[in-house]
Amino acid sequence: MLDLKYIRQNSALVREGATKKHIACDIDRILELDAASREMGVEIDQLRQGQKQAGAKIAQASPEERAQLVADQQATKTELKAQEERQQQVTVELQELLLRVPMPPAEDVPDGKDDAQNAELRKWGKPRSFDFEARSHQDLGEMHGWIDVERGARLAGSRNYLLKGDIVLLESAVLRFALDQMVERGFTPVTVPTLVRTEAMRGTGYFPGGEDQAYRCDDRDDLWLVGTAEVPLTAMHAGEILDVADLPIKFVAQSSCYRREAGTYGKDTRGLYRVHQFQKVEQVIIDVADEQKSLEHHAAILNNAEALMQALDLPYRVVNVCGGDLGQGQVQKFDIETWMPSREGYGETHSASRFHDFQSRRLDLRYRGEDGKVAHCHTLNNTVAASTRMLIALLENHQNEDGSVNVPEPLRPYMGGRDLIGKAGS
RNA sequence: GGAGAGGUGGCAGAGCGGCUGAAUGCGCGACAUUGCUAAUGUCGUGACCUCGUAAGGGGUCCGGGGGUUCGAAUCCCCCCCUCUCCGCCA
Repeated sequence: MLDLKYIRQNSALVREGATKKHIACDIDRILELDAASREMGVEIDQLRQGQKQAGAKIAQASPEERAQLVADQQATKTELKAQEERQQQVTVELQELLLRVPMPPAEDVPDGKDDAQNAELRKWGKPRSFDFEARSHQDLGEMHGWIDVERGARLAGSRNYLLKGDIVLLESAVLRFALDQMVERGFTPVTVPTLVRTEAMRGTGYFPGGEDQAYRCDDRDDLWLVGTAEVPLTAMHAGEILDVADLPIKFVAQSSCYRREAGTYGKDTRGLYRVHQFQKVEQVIIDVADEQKSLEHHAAILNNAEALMQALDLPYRVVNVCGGDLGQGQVQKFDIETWMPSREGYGETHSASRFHDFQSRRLDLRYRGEDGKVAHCHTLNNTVAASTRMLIALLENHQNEDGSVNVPEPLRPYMGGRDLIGKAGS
């Protein structure tokens, strides 16, 4: 959510930002409603002032005077009520529109409509050229009985799966390695609820708009399954005024993630690339509202993920996501795309975003600065490791001709020292 | 799920229709005093909206939302949360 004052003073900029993001929003209507609401506010304040003063008089009046004074107040009461109702209507519409105004993107966000226009920033590692027929992760999975999509679907419908055997240990190893790496880098590990209130979804910017992509409990509870631990991590301090001495807050959490993937029928149907449930280690930073610090954190959380990929010897590239591919609240986003031989291309594995105060305004997440002033925080987040896509990359990039898979060195301590899985007869 | 108690400022905790944005204590800040620290004293110490160039003015907020009333932190209703007991349960 943007500050109404900011929109008032920078309407052109906000309009341009929306255009660059290819998101429609009615700034004119917002300004119109804002002006109307403030005008009514002044009148209402005056009415209330009168009412309060009259009230004080009534309290001290003699019984005979009192009846007359009370009668006089009836008119004020009625008028006030009518005015408040009118303002209420305006406010409701205004809030609804405000929730949909996008955060203007950073200047160096490339123009573009969709991910085809994302700009590659750099590449790391070389896609391996196989001197044998490389297998896809689903073929490897089937070969070793590691991935069971059929029974996954039987249990829970399409895009569900079971993992079985050594791949489970590999999954667990990569997640734990990711978590340990982040703790080493100063992040506090957190276990979070994966069912959250609508408020948390709205506060982090997923709603309104993303309802179709989230699983909802039935109407006995106002709860949604999160698509990422970003939601509980970012929202956990909602409504608080943090002490600047406690900032920056750096959290890392491993959680299950749930995505409905509505509207993706026929897309990435094979294998583990697009599934309804996976495990993810996620990093979140909450800090003061300072552009420079935000930029530094953004670089840092991106680096955290790159370091992990390098340690696992997985070739990747980093892209600067274009305006049309940015979410409503993101100022800027860098994706890491990892080489996946079966796709003969790079597939998204990480997404590092910074939001300025977009989320913190919705969440009412603030801090008291050195000067005693209260301001909304800046928030950022990035993937560290998403289980299924990491497994795709690990299996496909590190496979051998016989279908066995090399375990990258950093994961071996988490796998009882094993350096290979899927060796025939082992 | 059933029964009861309760949610007030950074924290603790009064208030239970008008004099209360809120006593008191702690914490925090400034100043004073004592050689430093400690201690003591005095003053100050919430957020938000709005009008105003400013000084300053007005308004809102006592878990959230409705209602009663000339007037609500205080009375009524709904929801959320916490605690105690019972039930169920990994």
